[in-house]
Amino acid sequence: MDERGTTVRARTLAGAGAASDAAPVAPARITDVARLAEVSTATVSRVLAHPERVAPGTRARVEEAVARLGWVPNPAARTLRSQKTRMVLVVLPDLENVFFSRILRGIEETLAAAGYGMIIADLGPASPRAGALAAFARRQVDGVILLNGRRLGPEAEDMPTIALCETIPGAAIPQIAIDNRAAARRVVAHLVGLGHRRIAHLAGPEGNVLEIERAAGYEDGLRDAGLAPDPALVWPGDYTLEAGVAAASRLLPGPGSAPERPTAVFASNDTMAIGLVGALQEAGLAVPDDVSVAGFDDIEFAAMYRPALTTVRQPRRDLGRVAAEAMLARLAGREASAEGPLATELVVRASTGPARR
Amino acid sequence: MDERGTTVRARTLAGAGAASDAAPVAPARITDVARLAEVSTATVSRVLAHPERVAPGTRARVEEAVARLGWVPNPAARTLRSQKTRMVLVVLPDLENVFFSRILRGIEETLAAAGYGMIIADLGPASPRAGALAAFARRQVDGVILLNGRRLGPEAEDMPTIALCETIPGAAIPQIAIDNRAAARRVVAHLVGLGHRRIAHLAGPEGNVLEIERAAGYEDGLRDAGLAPDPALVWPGDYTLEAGVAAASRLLPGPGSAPERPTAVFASNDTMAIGLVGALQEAGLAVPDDVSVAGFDDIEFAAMYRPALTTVRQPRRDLGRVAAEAMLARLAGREASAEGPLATELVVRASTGPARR
DNA sequence: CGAGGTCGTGTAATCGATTACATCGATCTT
DNA sequence: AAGATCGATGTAATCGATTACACGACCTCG
Repeated sequence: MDERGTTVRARTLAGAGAASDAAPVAPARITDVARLAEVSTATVSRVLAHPERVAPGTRARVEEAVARLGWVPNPAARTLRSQKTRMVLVVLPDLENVFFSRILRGIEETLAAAGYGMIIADLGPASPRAGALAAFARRQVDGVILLNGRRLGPEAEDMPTIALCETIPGAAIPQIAIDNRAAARRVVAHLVGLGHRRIAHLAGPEGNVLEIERAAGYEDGLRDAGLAPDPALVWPGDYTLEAGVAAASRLLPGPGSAPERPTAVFASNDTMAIGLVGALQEAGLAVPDDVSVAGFDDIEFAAMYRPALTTVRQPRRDLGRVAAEAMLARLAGREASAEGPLATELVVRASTGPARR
Repeated sequence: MDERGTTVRARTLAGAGAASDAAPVAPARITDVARLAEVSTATVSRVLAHPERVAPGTRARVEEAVARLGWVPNPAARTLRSQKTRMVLVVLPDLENVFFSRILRGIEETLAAAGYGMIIADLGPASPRAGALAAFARRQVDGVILLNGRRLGPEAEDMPTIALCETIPGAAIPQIAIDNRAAARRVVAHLVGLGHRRIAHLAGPEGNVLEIERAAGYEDGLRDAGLAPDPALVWPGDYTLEAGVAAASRLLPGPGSAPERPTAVFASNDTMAIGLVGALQEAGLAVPDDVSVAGFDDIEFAAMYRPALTTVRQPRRDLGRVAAEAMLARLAGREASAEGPLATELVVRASTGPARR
């Protein structure tokens, strides 16, 4: 009879007090509840899963017993039997990127309210761990929310999956995101409104979905103003601070600088924008007096930075919430109601100003 | 016989290829492995848990079968039977605080190498969710690493617990941290070395363990230099950006300013230091020419900021690693080897400079 | 040569829930 | 009034592993 066997388990039936006298008390089991309520375990289980199928009187007795014992179904047993884990995996490209934390909160809140837990996996864009993670996911979670723009691998191919922010073109799964293109277009419109005519774009990594959309929006914005896109004004970048720093040289006099220097730059994210601004200041240029710089994302630092950064605020908590809701719908067998992209907000701060005469 | 019953399960015995023709393939079970290796399930299980008790030939057969089928033990079944989840819970006060992300990585790497998973819970300093979390922890994890300086509650009282960074005075659990006091002392010594004599301290929240230590180190540093601590130079704060901004007024001429204004400030964290520097610059004071400012933590932003911040670097990844190792030791029944506090590094950047003559 | 070991393996109980099916009394149908 | 139907509940199989104990083969030693 193994370790525990039929010996009586340490247990305090105390409804309230008694939490103090410790001594490892084994958690209540369904049989304890059944005995106390004088019903079978099947009935106890039914009270949770299908309350309407249990007579009101019986249900009340069971509920009282559950409360008295503080019983919570053993998740391992439940998972084993029902093949449902009540957990969702969230895959990030980089946990250190502050952009994600608030999204995570939105997801977590929503899932928790539905009785689901969240497991976070921090996976680089092309980590070798992806395979192991897929295998893990198969057993440990009911669904996957991807924030890294990459499917997890064949092992997890057939499980409920949702792409968030970094959409996955062509994948037949719900995709939740903002309208990057429209937002970028608005940034450019803002700059144009300030009188800028030569506006550069500091790009994200080539091929990145977000970058493709933001670049398209940038061109839209130029066209709206009757300006011709100029390839010399689209500068390569990769979302890192260093890329921003490097781009500064193009604005300074000397070799490598753009022939006709732009008066404003739209950077594809805040981190690059900050790198750029810092390097410009170091070199003696004033922002926004000499050059205006706008970013994208509205990370916490954007407001803290001097000059405070003009940028696009993403509804991060809502993005998380909506993705989680889509996942819950999917898990409940409902079709996820297809909402359009979420609204963004242009936040005008101190890093953009009137074009220099 | 329920849903699945005795029907033959969809399964491909393919060792390699064949991953393409999808159709939800049920994962292999221990009985599948046993059948293929022509042994009992007990033997299969033993190959994993106690390989030395299995004859080499048999072991090889089993291992080959495991590999062929790609079998991974069902975690729910394993947990149910063994009462071990192979998961560790990490409790944070605030996931949005960038300070934690690298620590998390250190923890995760170390745990993963030992076959453990990590679950993150984002809990405010005094969240009502703590109770629910404790109940969750009881069933879902084998141990808890606390980064928020608070025990989880009676439910989780008797499980392996480790405090990290924010220690919990008096708790009889392993505590991993840096020597905040010594580090603060070194910051002050650095400022003294630059010629500063009036050095203020922008404090953290009252009662916070970290603040208590850092404040003590600040006084140590002053005493080392033969300077008398002056209560008027210890300014209240709470680790937020706003607290830093607010503190700036004390350095500016006008009402509320310190009588004899300090030439340097040691802030208890980087966020406050940045708030302070930003507000000072806004008000026309130069950093470090007029005032030197040092922070603590070396968050990513510290290096990005202009002027780049002088601060104390914590070995974040190592903190995570060491805590995880202590947890693994505890879970394996070994006593955690009591190391002392981890070493920090003073990072001198541009926000501190010689005292003004 | 037989008692007592050791070694390798199998049998079956067990972890704690869920749920198909059986059962049983009460109500409805014609 | 006999049979059908329905609602409430119990019985027991089941999920997939772990592991105490049993067993048989072989070895050792007095």
